[in-house]
Amino acid sequence: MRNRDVARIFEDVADMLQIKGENIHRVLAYRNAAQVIAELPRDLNAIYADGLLTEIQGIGETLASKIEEMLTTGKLDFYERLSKQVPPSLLAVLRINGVGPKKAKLFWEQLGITTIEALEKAARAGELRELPGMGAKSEQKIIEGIEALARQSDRLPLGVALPIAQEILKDLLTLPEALQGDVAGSLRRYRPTIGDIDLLIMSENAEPIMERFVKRPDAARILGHGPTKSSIELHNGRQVDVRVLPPERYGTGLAYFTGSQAHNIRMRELALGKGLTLNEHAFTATDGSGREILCATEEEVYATLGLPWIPPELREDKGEIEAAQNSILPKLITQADIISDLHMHTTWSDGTRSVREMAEIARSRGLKYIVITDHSRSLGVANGLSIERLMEQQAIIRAVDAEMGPVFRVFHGTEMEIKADGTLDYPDEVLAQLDVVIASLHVSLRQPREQVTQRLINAIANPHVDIIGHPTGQLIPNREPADLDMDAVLEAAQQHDTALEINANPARLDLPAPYARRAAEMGIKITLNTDAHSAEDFDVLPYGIGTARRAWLTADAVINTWPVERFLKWVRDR
DNA sequence: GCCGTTTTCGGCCCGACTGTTTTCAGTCG
Repeated sequence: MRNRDVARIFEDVADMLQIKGENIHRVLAYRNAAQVIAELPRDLNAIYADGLLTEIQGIGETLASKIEEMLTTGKLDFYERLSKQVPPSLLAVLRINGVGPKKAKLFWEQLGITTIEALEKAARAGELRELPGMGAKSEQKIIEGIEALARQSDRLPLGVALPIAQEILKDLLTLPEALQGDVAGSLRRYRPTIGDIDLLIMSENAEPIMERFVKRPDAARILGHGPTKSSIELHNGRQVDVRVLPPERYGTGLAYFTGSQAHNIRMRELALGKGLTLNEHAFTATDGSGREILCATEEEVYATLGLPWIPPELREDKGEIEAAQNSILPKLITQADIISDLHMHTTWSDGTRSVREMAEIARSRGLKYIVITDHSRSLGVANGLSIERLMEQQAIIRAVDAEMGPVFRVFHGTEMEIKADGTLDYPDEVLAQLDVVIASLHVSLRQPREQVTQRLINAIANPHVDIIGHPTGQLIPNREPADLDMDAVLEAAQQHDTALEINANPARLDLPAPYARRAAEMGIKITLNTDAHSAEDFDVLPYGIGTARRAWLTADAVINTWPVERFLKWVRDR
């Protein structure tokens, strides 16, 4: 069993316990454990082998023994027993907007409903409105919720959601009443995928903002329309929430709605320790005096708790509170630190621009050096380069470099296939003539764990390979990462001083942040590249920066911030 | 079920909105 399988079972257990009406804190313990496990940067099997399960935040003796049972037997007796009491198919009903555990239980016990299909049939037949606490409106909402569920896919990729959010925000900020606004929620934290879009507006007069928002032409339906909070659903089934806060309370609001929930809970615990409660409006004294502390900025919120401001990308309760308390928060990398791009394509393979054009675009964007890395010969679909064409291309690149240097440099590299049989696509004597070699997996990503891991390690160990491109091969949101033994991959990269890429394309964001953080802690070098195939593709850099910041990376940990001399020395010395 | 410079027991974050209530429960984030 893999981490995600264990996480899924704990998530289901939490749902089943909640439908049964179990103690909510016991439910939350399972839900929290599921979330923590889903984001672990290590294989549970390895953690278990080291005897460190209870070291995981939120895992005590009971959950550790349940994890052990799953890892060793492949199933969980507790889950099987619960399944006999609460039909597993009922859990899908909880995904309907407006249906929680209480209503699910009601439908099940009163009408024997255990599936979404049965629920829809009952709703359309007008049977739900007869139930206690239900009415015609609730019944209609459930029908709409089921229709919305059918429209939406899973979570929305960051690269799709952020432009939508920015467009809506920009529109609302055209109103004179809107003084300022921010994208909040998981988008502000640059999570690779998001559930819904959260926007925050600073204003003394919320009403016109709420009005304009719910009347947007792309609103498929209005989910809520209150005086300071409204929600709409877009035609793609995606929910957008807008909240309005007055200027003097904007800081607490922005902190609150940026989350994560786990980070917020820690913040409120710290506040309680100081005799204050914290919500989106203010700190309030718990001594009954009703005294409030208002915060117009996030800096004031953190300062009230005795902390420096914590960047949104770190707010996952993954050690950032402790780091802030001890004044050891990292100075995170910013886009301004990036002076190179080591991975891009041209018309020689599947890009849309020439070597010269890519170089000029890169230079105009402020970069100091780039590496041209077209695909290698076996990747026929991408017009991969034969050895002859590779050498022809080298002459062109040398000429462009000579013309544009020495302030701006162009180097010759390749994005070379790691072939299905584990061999590399060019012989060593060819690789030796290139400035930089990226090795990537594009084919046979679904091989068994041992096989696909060994392919990657073979590439890492080759002395000519400098960088592993998009290491896990994941495509967001649809293709799972290859089933890699990441412990072994990271150890190999550390041993051979092979850099790992964070590919900034929002469909990749690969290496994922949790692994990138671990890699950097192990001293493995990280490179942050756009993998550009066109002029516009350079625009994806912020997504890569966000991922690097989520990985706690400083500028120094990322090769692309290094002056060209340091970069060349690294390539030559290793 | 977890967890502890308040605690090994008794806490565990909190408000907006909706629809059904006639004072509040359920859902959501």
